[in-house]
Amino acid sequence: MSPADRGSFLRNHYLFRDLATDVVDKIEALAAMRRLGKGEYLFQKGDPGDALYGVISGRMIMCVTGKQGREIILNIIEPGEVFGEIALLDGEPRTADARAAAATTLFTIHRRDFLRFLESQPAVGVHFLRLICQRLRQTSELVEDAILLPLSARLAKRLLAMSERPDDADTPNNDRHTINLSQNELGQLTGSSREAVNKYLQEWRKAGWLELGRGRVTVLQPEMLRELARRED
Amino acid sequence: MSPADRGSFLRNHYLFRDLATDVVDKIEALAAMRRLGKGEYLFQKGDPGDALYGVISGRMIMCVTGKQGREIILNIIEPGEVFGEIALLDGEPRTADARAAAATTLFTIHRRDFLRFLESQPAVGVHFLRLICQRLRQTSELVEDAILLPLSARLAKRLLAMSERPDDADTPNNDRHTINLSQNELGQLTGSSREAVNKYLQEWRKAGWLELGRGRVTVLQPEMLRELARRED
DNA sequence: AATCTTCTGTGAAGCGGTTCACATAAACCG
DNA sequence: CGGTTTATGTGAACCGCTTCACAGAAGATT
Repeated sequence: MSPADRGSFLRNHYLFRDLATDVVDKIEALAAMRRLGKGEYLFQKGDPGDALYGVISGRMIMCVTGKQGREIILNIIEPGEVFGEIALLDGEPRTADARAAAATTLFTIHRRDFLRFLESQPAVGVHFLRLICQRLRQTSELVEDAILLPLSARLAKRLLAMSERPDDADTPNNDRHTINLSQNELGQLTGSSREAVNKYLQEWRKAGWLELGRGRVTVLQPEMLRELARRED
Repeated sequence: MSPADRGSFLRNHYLFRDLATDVVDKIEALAAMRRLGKGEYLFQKGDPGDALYGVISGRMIMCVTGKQGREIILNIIEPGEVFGEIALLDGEPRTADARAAAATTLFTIHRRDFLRFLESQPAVGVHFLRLICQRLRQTSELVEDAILLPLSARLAKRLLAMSERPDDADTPNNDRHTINLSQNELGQLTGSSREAVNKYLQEWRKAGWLELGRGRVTVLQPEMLRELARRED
């Protein structure tokens, strides 16, 4: 997606698409573009938070790193999604790191600009309130899952969720059920080790529910995974 | 606290105390009182959410129950705190159960009334936005801790946080560092078993950092626990 | 083509925590 | 007051997952 498509990106984004065209144009005027190379950090946990970001192309990883260097992935932000909205609203420090998983293009809206804009457009505030509530529900579910579900269920659930996402614009593979993540990343995403993830992936591959490749998992039988994701132990 | 104190409760609550007196009076007119007996459920996960609650006296437990009946405590709401604010704002189903840990008095504000009120008082909306952001930060930390920290650190952290809370009005014990929870509840609060919790409590008691009683833990040396809470493994 | 790096596959050993089992003590209640 | 319930203390067996170790394969670099 080229920078010229910025306007259409904003218009198609669910946060903005219900708004009048002239309002979107005003937001667009506030938004700046930014490019990141693969592996580049946009911000780190504890940094002062003063902007909202949206992924236009590429992919961002939200993660936290433990003191022994162990990293867990909290969320993967795909094109069309936004992140950094908590700090935008309350101005407190970032709660996680943001790193580009690939070459990524972002749009940026700064806190000061945004808050000023909000005053004149209360309807946008309602959208954001919903966004935050949704995030809170999502994060609460993450807590539950981390404590109640065994690794097999957590992994199955994550694979299902990701296989059902719409494809990236720049992903050549048209198969909607293919997930482009390494087993290491799947481990970080489920709060476990690569080896443990591999064990289940192998098991499920042998059962014919998955297909595996280097940095790639293809879900063949989502129903079987759905069954596993329900199991508590 | 008697129902006659309702007004002063609202005025002293951090959500409302910055507001003009006449605004608080209007909110008070919307609020109804409700009493729950010990163990009584106010709502359960999945129930339609259409009200905000505030604890006036007593204590509420927010929890979720796994399919095998295993229960985890997500949060304990003390007097002066509110809960149910996500459903209030987005109208979606409850994400957790709410149960009275003791005889409890609540104030209730219904969604419809509250939203109508919000339109005339945008300043209150800002307060709520902050509240939600704070909850989101708190929940994100919970995810991190559940995945990165061993039980000893999670337990130490919880004990510290609870020992530093201001006392309930109806708790006779004046010692600010005493926590009135059973070891079973501490297990649910840390996503572990009573036995595992007991193991650490004994260890720390023998070291002189704690004092234990039936349904009670007293923190004697918070600094030592703080040290443990930092450790990742 | 040769080398280097990253990712995958797999087994062995170990550990943190669960589950089960049972003993004891404290609070509760008729 | 005696009997019942509820909370604590503790050990043994077990298990899911981690860590370590190493081998092979697939891309990336030269």
